[in-house]
Amino acid sequence: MSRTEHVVAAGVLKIGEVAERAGVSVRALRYYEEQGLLRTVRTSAGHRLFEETAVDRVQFFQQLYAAGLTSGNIAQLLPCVDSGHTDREQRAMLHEQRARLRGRLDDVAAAIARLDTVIAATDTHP
Amino acid sequence: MSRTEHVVAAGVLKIGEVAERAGVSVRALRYYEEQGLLRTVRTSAGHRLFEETAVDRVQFFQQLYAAGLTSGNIAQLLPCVDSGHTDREQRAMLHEQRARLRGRLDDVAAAIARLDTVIAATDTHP
DNA sequence: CTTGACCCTGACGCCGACGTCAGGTCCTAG
DNA sequence: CTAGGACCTGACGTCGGCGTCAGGGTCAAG
Repeated sequence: MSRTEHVVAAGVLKIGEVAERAGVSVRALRYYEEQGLLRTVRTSAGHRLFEETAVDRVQFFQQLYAAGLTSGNIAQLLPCVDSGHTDREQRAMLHEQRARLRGRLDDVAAAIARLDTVIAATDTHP
Repeated sequence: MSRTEHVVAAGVLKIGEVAERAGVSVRALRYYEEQGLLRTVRTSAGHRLFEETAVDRVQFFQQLYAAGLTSGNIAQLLPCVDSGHTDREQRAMLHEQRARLRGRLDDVAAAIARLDTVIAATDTHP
């Protein structure tokens, strides 16, 4: 049994596998751990082991990074996501982050509008 | 006459005035010039003189920066904005930039949606 | 036993948009 | 004449999210 390449244990992944499945670099994963975004367990040899859920988690990070959040921001959000419950301070923070994202959304929309006027003006004057 | 603090000439501004009106730092303006985003004329003493239109231009830059464009991107856009006409290559570039911004818009919207689910889940479980 | 694929820990490099400090010039007011 | 404010040119510092290199373990296959 255990024919799937070097299975350490069920539902447990080595860093290279997580990287491949999540589509990020090994370096990035080490960085995320360093920033407190991913927890790992170590083998006796010091190799990191991740839970399978890490893959989805990492893709979640990618979305937030792409939206302009920092590791620090994400680190603040995670306890809320994980525990499913929040204190007053955390809720305030969540709403603040949301507001910041709304601001970014408006910025991007405004920029698109500006671009569109340029495009419209120039497309008609070849 | 000429009671308005040190007027050099009509429609011409010194760097500090542009900074104040546009709400950016003097350093930022020098940087924009360095990147080819702003043209200036020099007094005999080497001081920069800007046209009044620089103020609006700088605020335009701020919008684009806020939307995630780089100085290089803006430098590419400017000739189109200024001349009001474009060649095929420039038009392709404009459409590409627009597509990139659309991507960002979607990213931010997705992130907001994720946040909202977290907020919804946690607001109901105090 | 050796090879090769992975894994590890530092630690330095990079890019972009400025901040900041040093050292000097210019100009106007008192 | 002097003081102060605004301007100038380098040039180095910063922060974030990794890339990348150096030097070295681990481990299953041949």
